[in-house]
Amino acid sequence: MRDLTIDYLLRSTWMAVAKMYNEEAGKKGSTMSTGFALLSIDPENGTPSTSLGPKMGMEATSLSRTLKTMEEKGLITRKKNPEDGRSVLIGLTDFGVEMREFSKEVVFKFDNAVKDTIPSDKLDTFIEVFHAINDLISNKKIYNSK
Amino acid sequence: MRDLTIDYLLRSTWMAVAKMYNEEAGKKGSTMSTGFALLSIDPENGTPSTSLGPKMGMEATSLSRTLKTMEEKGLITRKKNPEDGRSVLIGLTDFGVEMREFSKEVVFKFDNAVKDTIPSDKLDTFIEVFHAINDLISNKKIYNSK
DNA sequence: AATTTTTATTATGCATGCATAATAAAAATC
DNA sequence: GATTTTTATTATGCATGCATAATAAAAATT
Repeated sequence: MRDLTIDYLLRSTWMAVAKMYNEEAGKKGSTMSTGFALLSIDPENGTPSTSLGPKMGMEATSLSRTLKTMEEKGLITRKKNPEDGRSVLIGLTDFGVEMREFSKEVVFKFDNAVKDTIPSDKLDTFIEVFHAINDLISNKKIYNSK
Repeated sequence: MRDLTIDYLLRSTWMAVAKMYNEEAGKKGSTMSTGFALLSIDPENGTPSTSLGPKMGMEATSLSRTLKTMEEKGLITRKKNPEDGRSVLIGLTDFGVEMREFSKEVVFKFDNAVKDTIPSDKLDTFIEVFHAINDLISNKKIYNSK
């Protein structure tokens, strides 16, 4: 049956988490993706634009629209690197730092709830299997190459 | 660190699977979401429109646009229930049945790859933890209710 | 029977991930 | 030094999940 496959578990569970996170973020006029981006920006030294996507486990280009919105909302600043006119350093504003703290709370409340509920040996296995699945995908042996 | 949280594992892994699935579906001019919808439609008797979303672990209304596209592409038919003018039965066309088989292959190739790679006791734990996390989310004790 | 409520469904605006294309600047090559 | 290639980034079209609103038909209530 459909609901006994691994992809179904991954997808439906992730969507449930995403919905919950978006509800929480919405209480402060934000979104889950914005919160995740905030968490990936170094509050001290900033973070190069291009490294944000990969840090979040996604494509490098996928954030451009979100970053634009975040700048308009006053969460981040963009500074050109004077030594390399191509690269842009994303930094947090004070408001960005504040919202980052909120995102951290949302994430850690969920994370702690999980870690308080699941025995640590099971959690270790859970994490281990995730890594094995990611390896499987990276190795690309699942489908015909063409 | 960000990449040590459960949400990060869920999200990044799911996104990697989704990307892979979309690449596969793209080879036949389809998409992952269309494939998932096809898999949730009973090829014999059809499936009521509203039960599709929940079957896929998502909101009931979230599929309307995808179903419209699927009808335009000749994958599905929509029949009004003569006994209840509100409900619509989604059925598969021959082309829909054919594409459903393809989706099944894509899903099972991944599923089998995972199940061939991970020892079954670990996989059992993996699945068990997923269910525990879903319960946690359903019980809504993680965030303040307001 | 007329009105209200509920249920099933579709429509639409927003956010966002990806693919691809467009820019622009640095690096490499000629 | 001029040209080509590579690298960093932004822009844009498509697909899609959600929230909300709009329809429409059945069921419940008056």
